[in-house]
Amino acid sequence: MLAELRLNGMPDLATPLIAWYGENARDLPWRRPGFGAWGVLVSEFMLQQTPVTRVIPHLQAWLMRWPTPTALAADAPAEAVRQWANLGYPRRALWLHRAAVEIRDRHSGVVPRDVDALLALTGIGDYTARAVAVFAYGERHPVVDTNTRRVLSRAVDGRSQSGSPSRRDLDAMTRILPEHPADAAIVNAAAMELGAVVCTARAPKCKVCPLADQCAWRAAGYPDTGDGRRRQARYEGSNRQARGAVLKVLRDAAPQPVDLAQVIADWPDALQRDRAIDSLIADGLAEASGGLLSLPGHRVAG
DNA sequence: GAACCGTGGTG
DNA sequence: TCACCAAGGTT
Repeated sequence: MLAELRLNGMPDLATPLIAWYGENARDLPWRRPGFGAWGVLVSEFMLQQTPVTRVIPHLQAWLMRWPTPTALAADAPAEAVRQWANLGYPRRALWLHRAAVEIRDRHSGVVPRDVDALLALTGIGDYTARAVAVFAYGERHPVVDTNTRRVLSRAVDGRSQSGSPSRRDLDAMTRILPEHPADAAIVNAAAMELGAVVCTARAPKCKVCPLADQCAWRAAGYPDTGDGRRRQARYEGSNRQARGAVLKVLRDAAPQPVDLAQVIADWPDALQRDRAIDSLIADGLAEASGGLLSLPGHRVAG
């Protein structure tokens, strides 16, 4: 197989990745044997755009409270949003709750192992579906996150950054996966891990990189292909900030609703405040009734 | 494909 | 200080 890869002009990335991962993999909760598909799924939801160090304590608390999808599905969405606390992007909490309901209703309470079935769940996209299938069930698929895309862009394509996610990324990853599913899973995890701790966006640690010898980007003298991502919108004064402030009030008061007029009443921009509340209601993250605002599914007294 | 969606750590 | 960044997904 190695000869075949070289004939195609592809260096063997799998072998050094597996060796490096064996020595350097972090001991993360969801990598423990027997962590379970539900635990893996919850961890993947939480890890969507939230750093590992912030996720770990929340993950433990979540699984302690809701050890199964059915347990979560039996609770109100409001409780999911409240338990989510300050992890950010609270719609993920809502989506995770919806996914739990779907798992209960469509899959008898068992997290599906089929990628298409996973993709059909709320809040699960290309990355998460494959991550669950591969890391929880040992299926053989390419798992491509932003770390992996950066690693492949550099090592294979010689670019400092990757463009937007595409089918090509999955194909590129497939090309370096070993045949055996267990090995393929390790390569998937190793590529992500390498991107997370060595081949980082800002200051890559090429001195300790197991792929340095074969890295096209390094060989080309680290060109800055900077087809970079769009600048993240300013947070201060943003709608996101306003929404976050509203939701924090609701979380802190829950299960009690809050007088609508008192929700971030001192917000500098009253129009923005109103729009934030309306958009949260539209998103299903809040409910208004009788002049009171609450998290979704917390019945308003009276 | 671009815009949008939270929050906190960091160089 | 502040812009960047973080195991994405949906619209």
